[in-house]
Amino acid sequence: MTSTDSISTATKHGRQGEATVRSKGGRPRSFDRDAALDQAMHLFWRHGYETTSINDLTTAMGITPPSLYTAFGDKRRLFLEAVRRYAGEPEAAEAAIAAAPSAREAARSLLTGAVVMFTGANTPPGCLLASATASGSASSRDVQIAVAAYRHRIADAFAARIGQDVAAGVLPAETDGPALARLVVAVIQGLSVMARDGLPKDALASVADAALHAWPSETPA
Amino acid sequence: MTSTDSISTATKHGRQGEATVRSKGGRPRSFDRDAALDQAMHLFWRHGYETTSINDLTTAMGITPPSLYTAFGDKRRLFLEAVRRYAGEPEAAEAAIAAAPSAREAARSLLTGAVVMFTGANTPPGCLLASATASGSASSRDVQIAVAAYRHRIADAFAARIGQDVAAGVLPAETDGPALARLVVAVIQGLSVMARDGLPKDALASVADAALHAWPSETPA
DNA sequence: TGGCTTCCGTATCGAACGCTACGAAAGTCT
DNA sequence: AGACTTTCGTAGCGTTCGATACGGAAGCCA
Repeated sequence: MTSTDSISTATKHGRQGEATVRSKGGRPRSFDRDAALDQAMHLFWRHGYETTSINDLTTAMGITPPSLYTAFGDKRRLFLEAVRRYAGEPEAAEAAIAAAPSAREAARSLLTGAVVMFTGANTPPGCLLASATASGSASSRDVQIAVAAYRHRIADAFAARIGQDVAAGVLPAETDGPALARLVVAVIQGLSVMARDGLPKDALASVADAALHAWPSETPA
Repeated sequence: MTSTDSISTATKHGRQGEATVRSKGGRPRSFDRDAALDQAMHLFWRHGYETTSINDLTTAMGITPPSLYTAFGDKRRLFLEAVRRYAGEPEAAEAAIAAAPSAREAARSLLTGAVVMFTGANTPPGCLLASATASGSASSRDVQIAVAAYRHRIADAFAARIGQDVAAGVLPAETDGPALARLVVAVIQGLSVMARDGLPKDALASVADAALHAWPSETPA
């Protein structure tokens, strides 16, 4: 959501299914777990959760089904791990919003960051969080809820940041913080749809710019 | 998108697969084609295109697979017909936008209409056009494109309506019409996501209201 | 009434789904 | 070196996918 570098590297090799398990010898893994997770993330990003098959995944990851299952558990846990890799720790996003110089600046940063991330040349269009579980069967409701929780945390952190600016007199007292926060999140979802529809980056940027005009005027402290 | 009555009735019985075909006798259909299409629409609306199975459909429609295929062709054509039933003829939506008293009024009407439609008590949450094909495998790209075309027509009609108001001096000359039009469509996509996340109607309404603040001030003619 | 046409219900079709049993291979540890 | 642990590749598990073949049933028209 915020960073563009969440695509490349992360921790580095070694087991880490639930929390870096100690191994007592045995044949070492012959593929790069991080690289494989990267491929899985890209597939879920482009084609969604339920509509990406294990066969699609193993082919792109360059491994066989048993390797996938021993390394990642099952499809659901692989997806949730890909989500974490895509969006980073939710606490980091919350901290970034809280640390922004102003709520409006956080909004601008979030929106322009989304425009860049959704139209990357080497990544699928749109947002994984917005599209991968936008619809699905009843059996994947728990996964849909897990992704929705990510959105909620962003919106809540954002509403809190707006509340700070209202309390500080930077934003008008009558500002509807939750509504403004949800508007930003809503526009981001829309930007994802438009990126998937093939609109170019500058078109998305102009939409993000227009959305910022919904912001009330600030009174610098 | 605009009307809320697109849920109940439509033409009425009789064959209409591609264009009301004449029949030369034979056993008449024993189920209500419109009612069955309604059920299919609701299932696609709630669970999406690829993630709704033929078995789900036949069960909800109260018919057997052969009946479904005889009456609707295949899954793809059934879905496209359900989309038409959901959103109505695109020409009607375009005409409604063109006939609005002002572009801003059209935006207000579109947004409030979306809030109502996405939070109906007897319908699935969110928007079929926004969620049913938000992601999918490569084999359903044509369906995704067909739905995207619907969004494009709305946005284009809207941009044209804004252009009218700019030409008439109702909106400032520097107004970015396409961006403003796309912003409305983007917010609608976001409202759909939020409705699916379970947010209540008043929360969505406040977001729609906040979005309207992005609109430049009018100069009534 | 008889012929024709269409639909309905049963019982699948081959393919793809998520997932795993099993034995050989390749490492670490004593 | 030898026991042990873990991964690897092959092959296939049972289920569900979208879509049909087929024969009997039910209507229209002559």
